[in-house]
Amino acid sequence: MNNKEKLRKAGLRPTKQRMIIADILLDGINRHFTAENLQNEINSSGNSMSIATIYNCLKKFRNCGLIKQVESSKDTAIFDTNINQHHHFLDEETGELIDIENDEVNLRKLPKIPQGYLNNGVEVLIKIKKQI
Amino acid sequence: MNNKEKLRKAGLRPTKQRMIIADILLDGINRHFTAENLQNEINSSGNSMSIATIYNCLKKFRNCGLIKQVESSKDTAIFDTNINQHHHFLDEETGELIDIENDEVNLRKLPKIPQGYLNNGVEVLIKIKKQI
DNA sequence: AAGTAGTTTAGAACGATTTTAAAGTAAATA
DNA sequence: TATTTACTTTAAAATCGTTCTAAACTACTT
Ligand SMILES: [Mn+2]
Ligand SMILES: [Mn+2]
Ligand SMILES: [Zn+2]
Ligand SMILES: [Zn+2]
Repeated sequence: MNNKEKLRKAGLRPTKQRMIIADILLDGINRHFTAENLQNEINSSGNSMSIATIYNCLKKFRNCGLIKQVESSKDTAIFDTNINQHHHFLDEETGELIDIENDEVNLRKLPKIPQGYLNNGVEVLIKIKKQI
Repeated sequence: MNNKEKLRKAGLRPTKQRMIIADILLDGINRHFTAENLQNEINSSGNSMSIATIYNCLKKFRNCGLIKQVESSKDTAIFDTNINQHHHFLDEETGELIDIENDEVNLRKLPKIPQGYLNNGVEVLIKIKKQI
């Protein structure tokens, strides 16, 4: 499926700007990035785009499930092109995130989901620090 | 150990402002809160404090290990008085966090820590959503 | 008591993100 | 195809959480 079809299937009009972003993000390579990182990639590809449009698109893409947003205590939002359920190593010093594929983690015991709620995904974060 | 001793032990001068915050946060009750939540509690207790001081104190308390900061994709920092290693349920709709004690989770399999790094803590996040 | 280093504060500044509102474009309709 | 409609993009302004500044204040040391 090409990017135009992916956007249509997600219910998004394939505008010029969304296609530029899809060409960068939906190339099958997993990456973690900020809005500013993406703007730099857009510029490097010979295009340009308003930062408002970049935020608009990221929100739409995320709400459609084309990308994810990472849980992070940094003050800049971090997005993730790996939309499979997976986990992360986090170097808190640098903010670097490394993917852990889902089958590399196995839970022996999980707590009972609170009354009235459904399990909507488990994420494991392994904080790491550089050896001294 | 009283709060003045706790602050001294953490290497912090027990100022009037830090004691007010310690009296609220270090009462043994686990809670998740924002800087604004804390300011409201300070006001409710008949005191008042500059928001700059609240941020200063939260940063000091966190860096001394008296409180933790939660990994969250919300744009407001969330702090946690539960400083034990533990896990969370997260209702992404509302942002509500519920503690999961460490012994309620058991990992059968963990990935190899990347070369040159040390494991610095494992956090499990279970996203939940209201049943319809 | 005097000196010093650390702390608090109001207000300014900052940086990330969102809003505004006008112009532009994609899709639907005629 | 031409027209209409709803959606999208944009620059600029606004917003919001947080940090910085610099002057006044306070805790601790000598
Ligand atoms: Mn965050
Ligand atoms: Mn912010
Ligand atoms: Zn990832
Ligand atoms: Zn907690």
